[in-house]
Amino acid sequence: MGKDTGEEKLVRKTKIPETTIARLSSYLRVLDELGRMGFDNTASYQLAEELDINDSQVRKDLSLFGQFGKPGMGYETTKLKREIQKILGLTRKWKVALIGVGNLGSALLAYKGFKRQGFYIVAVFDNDPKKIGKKWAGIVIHDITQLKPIIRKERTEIGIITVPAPAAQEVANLLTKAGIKAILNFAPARISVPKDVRLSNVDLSLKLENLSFFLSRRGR
Amino acid sequence: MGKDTGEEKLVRKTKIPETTIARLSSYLRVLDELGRMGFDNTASYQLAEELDINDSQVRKDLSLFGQFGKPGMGYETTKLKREIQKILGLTRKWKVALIGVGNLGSALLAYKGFKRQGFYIVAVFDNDPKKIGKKWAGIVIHDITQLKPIIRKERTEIGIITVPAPAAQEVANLLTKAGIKAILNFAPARISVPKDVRLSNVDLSLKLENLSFFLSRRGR
DNA sequence: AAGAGTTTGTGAAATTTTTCACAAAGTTAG
DNA sequence: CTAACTTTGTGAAAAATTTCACAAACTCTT
Repeated sequence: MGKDTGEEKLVRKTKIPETTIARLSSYLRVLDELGRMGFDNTASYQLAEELDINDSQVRKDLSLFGQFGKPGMGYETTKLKREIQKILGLTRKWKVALIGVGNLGSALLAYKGFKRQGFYIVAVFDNDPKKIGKKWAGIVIHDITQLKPIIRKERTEIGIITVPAPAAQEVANLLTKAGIKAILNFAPARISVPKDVRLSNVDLSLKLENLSFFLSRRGR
Repeated sequence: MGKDTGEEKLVRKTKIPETTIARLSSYLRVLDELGRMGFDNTASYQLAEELDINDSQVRKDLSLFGQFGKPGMGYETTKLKREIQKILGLTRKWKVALIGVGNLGSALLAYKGFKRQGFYIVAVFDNDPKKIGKKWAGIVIHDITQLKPIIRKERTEIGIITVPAPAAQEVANLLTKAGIKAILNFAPARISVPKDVRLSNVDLSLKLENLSFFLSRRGR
């Protein structure tokens, strides 16, 4: 298959494109669906068709991590799903802290999808005395001043910021001081973190603006 | 400046990369901030630094749409902001419908950021009799069966789907039948739409999975 | 008004990402 | 077992995107 250069395949040696990581998540969604539909096997062209991409893109993405298919047969859905989960680090539980129990924070707390992928919100914080001590989705809302000790004790690894924009940087500082190494920021504010901390921003308006761009140039 | 080939510059002729569109939104955020901080002028290197990208990337992005700067001076923040808004189609109001007033739907209804960018949620729908007729964030929740007439009457152009996954495709069908040309889907389900309808998916878990990927291979 | 100093806009080069195309490896039918 | 199919995995080609590098254009100082 292909050319055998006689060299040892060095998995994980090459740099992985960000786009590949995003697509791996998408493959997972499709595999889930195919699994539910009773497919035991699938093929690159099937995954590709579902996601409206090229089938060799699928194979190339996977080839960056190993060989998971059988020529002539394709992939076992269950096995491939498991392999992708391994790649993405989803075979373990991740403990997540959420800061800011406003509308969006509450919605994310109630969101089932996180737990399904192994992300458990184990600590919740706010600075509003009216909220502190209350329970939401089964979790007590703690005082933001207790962030560091609680996060340390719970060994929380990921922080989700859902506070108003002006408070976002301050919360990010608290999180990094508490030893958090990955932050997902929903606040419409750009924040900076030490370079050993991975920051990911979710800008809810961004996709709407993208739609706006395409709507306003339709038929041009 | 550069070479003058004597040819007419054909703005909007070339294909615009998706990544450029996303960055334009980011430039807007930075310009907002710089404006608030009292900067009347800025330069490509300043915008680039804020976003951790290359400064020629900024200039190249903008050059796809025209010439907005002055050599030696940079860009007027207000003017550039306005130009980018024009490019993205944000100088007008967009009427938006939201379907599904659950946790996430409610959060998005209350989210201020949309209105700030010109996206007005003018129609809200649900299928729960307990919710229909109630008001949320000042807007009456309509019966989903009334979607088409109301959307037609209000001349709504964008639809936001925040219903549970199993209902997403059905809602998308209703929207397209009502003439909607752009859909933002928050439901964790892949849906299909006619090709003249622009579909954008927001997968809330996706970014967490990306963080997971990087966390689990730290120091590898 | 001339010279020093900036910063744009943009071809061209470099890099990255996607797609092509096909040998190898497997399956299935007879 | 063999022949006809199918699909993987992957070099190589193609395409897309980013970065470089610099002439041109503008400002500011003296």
